[in-house]
Amino acid sequence: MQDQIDFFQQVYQVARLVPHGRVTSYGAIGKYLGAAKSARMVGWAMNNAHSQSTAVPAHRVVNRNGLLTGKRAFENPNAMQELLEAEGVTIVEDQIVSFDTHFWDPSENLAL
DNA sequence: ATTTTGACGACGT
DNA sequence: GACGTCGCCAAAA
Repeated sequence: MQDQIDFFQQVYQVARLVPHGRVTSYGAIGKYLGAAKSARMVGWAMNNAHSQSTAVPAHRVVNRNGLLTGKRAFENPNAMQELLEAEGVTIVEDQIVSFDTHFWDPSENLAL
């Protein structure tokens, strides 16, 4: 079933690499994996993240807008914002404040 | 098997 | 800059 690492698995891996207090976007992850146009798959992977053995910090992954679009996928939609705020990220109306400041690009930090 | 939807993003109008 | 459409790929109906 998984002789090779699935695309989804790669997404989970990158998500876990997101530093504490930082956030990234689906497109950034997808682009890092060479699937910039498949940002949706990154999101779908996150939705499937619950199936993973290891927990995935999906709350650190938001859309390009810095909006917590995926909060509904959590057991408690409010949990996503709580987690981010707990890490030092300010959120107003489901949107990250100073998103650019908290943004973490895998391509820059992990280097391609 | 076909259609619709979806945690997105880029481009066109 | 707001709004509309297309692209991308996978899963559910």
